[in-house]
Amino acid sequence: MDFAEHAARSRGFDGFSYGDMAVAIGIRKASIHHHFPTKANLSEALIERYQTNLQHRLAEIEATHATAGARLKALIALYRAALDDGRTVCLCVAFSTSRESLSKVVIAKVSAVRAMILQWITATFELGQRDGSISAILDPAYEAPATLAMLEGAHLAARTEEDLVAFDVATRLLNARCQ
Amino acid sequence: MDFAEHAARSRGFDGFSYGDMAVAIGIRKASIHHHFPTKANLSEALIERYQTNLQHRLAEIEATHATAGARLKALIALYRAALDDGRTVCLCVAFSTSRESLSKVVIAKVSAVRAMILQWITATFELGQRDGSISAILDPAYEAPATLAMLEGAHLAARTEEDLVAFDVATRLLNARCQ
DNA sequence: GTCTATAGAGAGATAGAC
DNA sequence: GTCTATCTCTCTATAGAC
Repeated sequence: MDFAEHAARSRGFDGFSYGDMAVAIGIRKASIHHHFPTKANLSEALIERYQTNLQHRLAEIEATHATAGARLKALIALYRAALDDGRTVCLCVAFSTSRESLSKVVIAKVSAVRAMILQWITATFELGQRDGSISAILDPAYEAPATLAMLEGAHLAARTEEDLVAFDVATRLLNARCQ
Repeated sequence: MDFAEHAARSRGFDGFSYGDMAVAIGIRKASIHHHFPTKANLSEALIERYQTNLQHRLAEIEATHATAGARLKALIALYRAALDDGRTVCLCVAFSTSRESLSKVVIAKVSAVRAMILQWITATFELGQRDGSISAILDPAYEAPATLAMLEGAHLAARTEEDLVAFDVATRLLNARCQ
């Protein structure tokens, strides 16, 4: 699953095959089909594991950072780290483009993951209004989707240029708003 | 090429085949190979046409809108219209995810298109500083990559949810900054 | 759980007739 | 420019032995 996730995030869900996985892991294609009978099964397992991981990461940020500004900075760092030097984007972005070859269940899961992140960012901006650690907050309900869009767009920019600098310049102003 | 562009933007460059094109157009695969011998040729033709079109669109916006705020609003509308009700993203985004199956020439072209847009947005923010039609401008050099990231991220959001509303909420604050 | 072997579909691409 | 026909390759998936 580690390889599958990395491959999906690097080349899209259609961009890797059971054959690629078999070579990478060192077993045969048929053996992988034993664990994930169809690629649809694999896609479900991937997005579910991704959601669980992300939940833990977000909770971890809340536990280790008290102010909204510090939390938002940590979220930006989380997305930056997910880039793997510009070789991968986040699974939501990868699955968005592979939309046509994914089941409705998986599409709904991607949507749910997005909603979870949006809720977390919204709550962070609401906290920022109270603790004053994020500057120039207008409406948290609109700051959140704008922020997520910017993070995912910055991912794409870094992927296109295969350079983390593209991510950094795109998120610079957002970062500067956080104390 | 119209079909190929739409398909690439909807399903990724690997998400459609010469067979799909043949069915859509009503001729045979071999006939398409006559015009575009390899899929690499097709990808180059697509990105080149895209760049030319975009150049004209941006020039058109400049010609019909005097203030920076009006121009930025028009750019947001341009990206919104490119969504086709959430079924397609822009070609740069689509090609970013299909990165591994594209030639270096095409990757460089995508990069060039991005640079062109970035320059245009930067110039627009610089004008905004002078004419005061965009509020809360910090550094135009960083506003531009942040804006492009937000627009492309908003595209992804709308594509994921297959709903234009996702684009609208993500770009709402940016829109509100334009007079 | 892993293997060999293979089915069946579809991909990109080419040769050569018209 | 378009066609039929075909090549070669890779894909997902399955059957059945070990």
